[in-house]
Amino acid sequence: MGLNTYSSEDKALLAVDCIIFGFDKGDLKILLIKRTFEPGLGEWSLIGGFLKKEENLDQAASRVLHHLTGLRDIYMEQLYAFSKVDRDPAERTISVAYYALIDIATHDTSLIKQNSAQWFGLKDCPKLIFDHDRMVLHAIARLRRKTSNNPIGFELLPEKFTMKQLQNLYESILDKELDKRNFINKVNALDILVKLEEKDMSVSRKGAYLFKFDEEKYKAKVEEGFSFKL
Amino acid sequence: MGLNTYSSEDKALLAVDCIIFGFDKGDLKILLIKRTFEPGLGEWSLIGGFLKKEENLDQAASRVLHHLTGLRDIYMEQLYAFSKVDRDPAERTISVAYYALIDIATHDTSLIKQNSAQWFGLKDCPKLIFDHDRMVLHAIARLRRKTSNNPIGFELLPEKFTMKQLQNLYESILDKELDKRNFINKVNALDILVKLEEKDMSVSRKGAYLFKFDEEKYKAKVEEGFSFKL
DNA sequence: TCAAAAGTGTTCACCGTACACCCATGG
DNA sequence: CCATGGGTGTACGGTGAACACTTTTGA
Repeated sequence: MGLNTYSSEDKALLAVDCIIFGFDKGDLKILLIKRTFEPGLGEWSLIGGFLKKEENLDQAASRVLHHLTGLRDIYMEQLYAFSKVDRDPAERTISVAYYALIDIATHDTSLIKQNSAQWFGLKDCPKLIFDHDRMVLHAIARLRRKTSNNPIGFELLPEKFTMKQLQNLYESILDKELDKRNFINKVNALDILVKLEEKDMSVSRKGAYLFKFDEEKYKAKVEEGFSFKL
Repeated sequence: MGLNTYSSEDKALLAVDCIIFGFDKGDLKILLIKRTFEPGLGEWSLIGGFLKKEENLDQAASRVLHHLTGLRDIYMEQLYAFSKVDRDPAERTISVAYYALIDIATHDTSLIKQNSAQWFGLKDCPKLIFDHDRMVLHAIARLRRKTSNNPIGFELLPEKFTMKQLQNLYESILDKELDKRNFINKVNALDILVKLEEKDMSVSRKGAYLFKFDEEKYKAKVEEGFSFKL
């Protein structure tokens, strides 16, 4: 409205940076880019961008993610605002970190190449610019907590998945091995998956049944006080 | 460094708003001020301020809190960044909300009056300006989660407190009644309180033993894998 | 002696965890 | 027929929840 009520206050640049998680071949990964601009040219960093006048932070994060992966309507959540005065050496910038969960199979590989981006296993990450390493640590901690209490892990899997894949996913998120029988018993007790007729024949001779997450059923159960816990 | 690397990007105002929790006479309360300036003159709001060039967000939040209460070294935690485009009608402002826990007995009452601030029970809060009601809801949810998994509830109590006070605190945070015996058994099992010789004689004829939180013991136990849970 | 709060243990149901064998199939 | 991964059930200990009576003391 241009009232300039706050005209004497300092302004700052606002950025969003995204920790993009994917799950591939039993490993949890994040997507990084090699910067093609200063500051930090040639170094690895999270993908990010600046907040524009006409959008909110969620929209900025979605835009940035869409730009790199071609994906929309992705699970994203705001993590934390990083504001150390000299965190960006070029100019005072506050960055709000977001994390996103994507099914690694569905994203646009060519876009990634174009942006000189690359997937890294959590243990093979290069050092990142600025405070991006801290952001990643925050994101992992949040991911652990969230996937334990909410059925968001499925966002990292294809629509149809085997129990083994689901277990591997949780094992790599939590970074510990789980007992197969206990895991399956727990998942079955939740009663929010649909077992399909179809089998995944790509791994074993016997084949493994595929499952789908039943979102409707989950929502209905939540209404009745159910709470997810894995 | 004035490189102006990002010169074409939009800048915005950055505010911090604080949800200040206190605990008094068995009730969880928050501190609100009646605004003496536009926009929103005469309405109730959280306390807040703008981020300055030379400070980070944590520092800004501490400054704002100190200004209103005279207190320093208070437990504070960043909550969430609120960024709806028109959330402040005067000018584009992104606000990062913080919550703080204070021992209501130790703050400076005169400062509060000077600032036309006032404590409100959670259920007696007036409607707040902008998106401050949402911030409060976020803060309560976070407080519930945090106090259940971390020994931060003690920040809301005097250094010495009775079991009854502690139970009342948790009851008002969680908004549900707890069983006295189970609560005390649980607390004792944690083994992180020191029972003092001293009694609080102000409530009953018999008097109730006072306890202190033993931070050293707690930290030592955490080192050994202990995790707080109430 | 009585009113009012303080203090104290036990039982039971359920959940998390440890643990090992048979099945189905393609080669 | 055999190697490989898929699929299944039970027993035990520990934790969380329900529950009631005695103690202390000042008025």
